[in-house]
Amino acid sequence: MSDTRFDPSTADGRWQRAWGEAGSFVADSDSDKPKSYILEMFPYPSGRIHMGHVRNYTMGDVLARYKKMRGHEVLHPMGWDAFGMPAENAAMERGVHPGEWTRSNVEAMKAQLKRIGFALDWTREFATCDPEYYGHEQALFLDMYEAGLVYRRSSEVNWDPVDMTVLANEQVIDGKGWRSGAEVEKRKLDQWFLKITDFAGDLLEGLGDLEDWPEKVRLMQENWIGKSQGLEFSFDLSSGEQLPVYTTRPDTIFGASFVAVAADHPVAQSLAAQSEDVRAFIEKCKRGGTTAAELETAEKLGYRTAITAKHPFTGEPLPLFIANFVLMDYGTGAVMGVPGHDQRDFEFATKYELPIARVVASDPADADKPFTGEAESGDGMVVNSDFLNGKSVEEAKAEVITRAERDGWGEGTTVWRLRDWGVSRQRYWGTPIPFIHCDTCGVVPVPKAQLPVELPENIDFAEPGNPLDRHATWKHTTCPKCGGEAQRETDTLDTFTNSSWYFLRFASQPENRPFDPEEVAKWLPVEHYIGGVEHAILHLLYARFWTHALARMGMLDVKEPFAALFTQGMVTHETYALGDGSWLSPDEVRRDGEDYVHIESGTPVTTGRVIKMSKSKKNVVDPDAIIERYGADAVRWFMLSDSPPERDLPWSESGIEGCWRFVQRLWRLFDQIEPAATGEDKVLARKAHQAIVAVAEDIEALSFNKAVARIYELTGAAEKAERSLDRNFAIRTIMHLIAPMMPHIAEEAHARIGTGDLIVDEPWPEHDPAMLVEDEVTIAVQHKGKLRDTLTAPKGAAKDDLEALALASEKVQRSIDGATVRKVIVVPDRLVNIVT
RNA sequence: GCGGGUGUGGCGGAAUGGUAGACGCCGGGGACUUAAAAUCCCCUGAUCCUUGAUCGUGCGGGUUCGAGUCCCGCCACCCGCACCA
Repeated sequence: MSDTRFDPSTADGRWQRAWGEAGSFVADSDSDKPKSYILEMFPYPSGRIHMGHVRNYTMGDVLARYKKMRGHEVLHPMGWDAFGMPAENAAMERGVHPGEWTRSNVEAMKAQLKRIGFALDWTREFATCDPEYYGHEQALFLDMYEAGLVYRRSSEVNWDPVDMTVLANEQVIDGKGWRSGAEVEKRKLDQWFLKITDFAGDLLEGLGDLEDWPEKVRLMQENWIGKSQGLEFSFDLSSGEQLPVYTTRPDTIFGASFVAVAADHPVAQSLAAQSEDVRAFIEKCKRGGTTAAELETAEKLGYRTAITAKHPFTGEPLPLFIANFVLMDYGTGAVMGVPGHDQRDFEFATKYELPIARVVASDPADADKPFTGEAESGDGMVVNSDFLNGKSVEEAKAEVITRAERDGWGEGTTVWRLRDWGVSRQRYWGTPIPFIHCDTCGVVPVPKAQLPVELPENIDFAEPGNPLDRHATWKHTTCPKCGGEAQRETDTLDTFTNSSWYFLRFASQPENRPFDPEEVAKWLPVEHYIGGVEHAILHLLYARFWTHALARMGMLDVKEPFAALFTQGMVTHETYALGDGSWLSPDEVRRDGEDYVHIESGTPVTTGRVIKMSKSKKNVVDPDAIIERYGADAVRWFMLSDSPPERDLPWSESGIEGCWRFVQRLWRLFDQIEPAATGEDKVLARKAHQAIVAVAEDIEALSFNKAVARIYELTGAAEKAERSLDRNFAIRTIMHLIAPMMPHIAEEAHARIGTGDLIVDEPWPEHDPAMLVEDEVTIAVQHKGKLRDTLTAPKGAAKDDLEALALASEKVQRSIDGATVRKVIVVPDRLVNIVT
């Protein structure tokens, strides 16, 4: 070949078209080959691909292409998580229809992905806003309703009175709506719920099998599900009522000195009905903030009622409080207060001068030891507790539960932190909930034959509120049961439902139902699922829930959809700011020696921390501009180099230039294949065989940065070597090893120096096991653990020989300096350590 | 507060208990060139009495012939959850 430079501006597109025409990445579910389903979390079509997407999809792409070379039939699909708020915001701000906005973003982003050369099966592409997709979702929702997993109840929500919509907790900032700035109200609305709590145990247990998930994510989900075991029992109140409470520390029951209920507990509410003071107190509780900082410093507040609660063992009357720190939606909304062994109770008791009794001590002799300003929640022996005295905490827990159950006043229970999933959203751009409200028949499901319930196109965002609700005709329909006048449900489903089953639809796309279980079984579970850790709980828990639920409903055989999960780090960049604190983008600054200056004004720029690329900090680099300049392969290589994939990757101009230089280095090397070359180069051949094995291992372990380093090493060695048959082999090997990572230059080289059609259809190179073994090794010689010399010895040399060689070393003798050799440790093929 | 992670040159990072710093970036020197770009070669942890030696993987101990790696105790930073009874 004569070209001295690899030109991605022509080559990239040529090979992308070639793969497209050959259908190289179309997955065949009828193939006999072993199957690999490689999936990256599908993007929200926000408008443009960012570097985070590029990194995410490059990792998946390397795996997909590698698996294909390894003889697997690979499913590597792409689609669009296309419902959501930004589309409605665009509609409100710019008057574009959300659908139109979304679809044009999809087109733009698809073109961008294609320019990066990802090995995607575009024949399976869909967007969740396609009526075909959300229609099937509606069908699944109805199936779940049939199975008793969907219900409706009234629930408190954040209501923005100006925008007339429900806000997510994240959208409430300092008690105000994030868009309108209006004071957010708490409102009770009828909402649809999915019964995820029915699966709390299954979802927790299932985590145990997910060995290839990051420990961190498993723990986050475990904590989120929040299993706790304890005793639920009822106090007899002096008012004649029963008050159920829940405790995880029944062993401390003799230390209880008060009972407290939440402000919105029925007992508190009924007291409020009679007393102005109680009403005022409850109001005060509700005003308390809920941010972390506020909770940290929040004062414990209590209102002492005239009611007392009878202790189940001692019969003593305990005062009943209404307290701000008791939560209505955990346990029973009421607690027994044991100040000695719970920090909150301790603070509360101190403030309201309640007795603080010790009922657990590290030693029985310390039964009367005073507290040192805080509760002791640790383990120990139970004291001052009648029949429990002398028992361990664990024994005492069991004993109290046994007695409560025997005497019928309480029982051991499991309480979960996990709440049912409220899926109602008062929004337009989502999956319409397929139900009809009939005055006569109540809430009636839409018959499946009438699905999809499609969103109306002609909508109006000029006014705040849900456009579906005020649409002139859309919601008016007839009741499927009685045929009378009825109204459609105008709420739509939370967008997280869309991403809870999309991986099933990628695997199987029948027209008449959501998926075909047999087809799904061919591909699932997903072999590698790659995405950001920000989805560790919500998306990943919901997707597991849907899969478990569909399995329990008999619609699927898989329970866990993702066999292995990988959470990749973010792409970060330095930040630049002017003296007045305003941020500058990387292309507004110029390097001036060690420092940076603002190009326009020439004023010095302060460089800030290396943080995630974000528009607000202006430290964003647009992938398109980089690809335009350096080509897809250099960008892909950068995404894989240096940082381990789970850590953050700092973007740098010099880094991408280094990658570009390497692309050109490879190009020159590929040009050095010498058809007439003869002779061998065993050392280089060995390195090539070793690299074949090592790079494969690194890719399989997702240690792309190490694979990259190996390829650099082999490239360096091949460049320096004399022409030989083995050198030709090494060069062709490099071409194959880089194929999953830099597929364009690999194809271009393959067309010239390879055999066969496309390199994407080539197998991973074979290695010769005999060539992995070195015949000479470097032995380190230590004296008292410190390196003194190195020597070369034949592989597998006898221990005695190595010892003799080591002692013969002049440097070693100088270090020993005549001392008596007491011991010699020989590690074959590695080192000799002489101890004096 | 609870849970988890990370800490190695100027920077990103390598290193089955066995030669710490592979590989990349930055920097320095040189070659080629009228010059520049590109490319190639060499150097690049610190210190010193520089043919060599000493120190060096957040800090302090320990185990070991040998510790970045294992154990104990700290520190710092990052992330998640959090008045969860």
